[in-house]
Amino acid sequence: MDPARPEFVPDASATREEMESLQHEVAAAAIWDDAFAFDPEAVSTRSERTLDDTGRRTREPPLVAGVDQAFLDDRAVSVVVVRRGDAVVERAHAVTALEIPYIPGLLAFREGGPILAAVADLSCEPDLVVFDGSGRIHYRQAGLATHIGATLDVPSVGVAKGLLCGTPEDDLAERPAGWRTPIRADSEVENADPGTVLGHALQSRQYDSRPIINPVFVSPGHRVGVGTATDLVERLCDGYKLPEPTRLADAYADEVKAESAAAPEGTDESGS
DNA sequence: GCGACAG
DNA sequence: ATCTTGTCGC
Repeated sequence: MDPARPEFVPDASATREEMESLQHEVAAAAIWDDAFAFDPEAVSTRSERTLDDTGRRTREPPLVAGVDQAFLDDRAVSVVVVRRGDAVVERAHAVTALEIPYIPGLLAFREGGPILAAVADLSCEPDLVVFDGSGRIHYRQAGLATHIGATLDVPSVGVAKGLLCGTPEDDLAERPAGWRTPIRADSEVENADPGTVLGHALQSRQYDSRPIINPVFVSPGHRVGVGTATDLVERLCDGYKLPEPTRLADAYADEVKAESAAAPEGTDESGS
C-alpha cells in the first residue's frame, strides 16, 4: 500500500515552519465525516457478531489494521497487523533509522516515514487503520493518525493514552466503563472554532475498585467522524483499555524489536 | 518567564 | 517511548 498523496509524506529534514505548514495543508485536506465503504456495525474483535440468528455469516468483517512502534537506540521498529474479525490476515514491519527526536506536535515527522515503510509492504488494503496517537486532537488538527491516514487516503482513527491538547467537557476522574465525554478545541488549537469537538475521552475499561484506569483519547484520523471514531474504537476494545488492533501491533512490535536487538544493522532475515 | 506537551 | 522484580487479584 503506497501513499495516495505523496506531497503529504512527512519529511524529517524539513524546517519546523515547513512541518507546521504541511500540517495545515493536511488538516485542510482531511475528511472528518464518515466517508468509508464498510459497515461500521460489522467491525468487531470477534466473529460471532458478524453472524445472524441462524449462525450464518451476514457480512464480511472489514479489514482493520493496527499500527504501532517500538524503539531501539536510534532505530524505529514499525509494524502493521491486519485482521478480519479475529483472524490475523497479514503483518508487515520495517526497521528504519530515526532522524529526529520526539517533539510534541511533530510526532508524524519522527514516526510517519518509518510507518509508511512498513505499510508499503502490505499487500492488502485495510478498510480502517488504528494508530497509537492523536488524530484531530492536535494543535493544527493534523496528528499522526490524520497525517498518515490522509497521506494514504485510508479511513483512520487515533487512540492516545494521553491528551495532547483540547479541553474535556467533563471531569475525567473515576468514570465507569463505556463512559465518554467530548474533547473540545480551545485557544491552543489553530484553525478551529473554540468548542469544536475534536474527539472524545473514552473510558474503555474500568475496575470495580482500584487501581483506577485512565481513559483513552480517541479522535478522527481521516474519513471518519468524531462520533463514529469513538464508536469504532469502543467496538474494537475487548476487555482491555486499548483496542485489540493496537494490542496486537504492540505485541508484534516487541517481537520484531527482540529479533532486531541482536542484529547490528539492517540484518532482516524475514525480508520485511 | 512558567507550565504543558501524543510517542 | 524506554529502563525493570515482584506482587496482588481474578
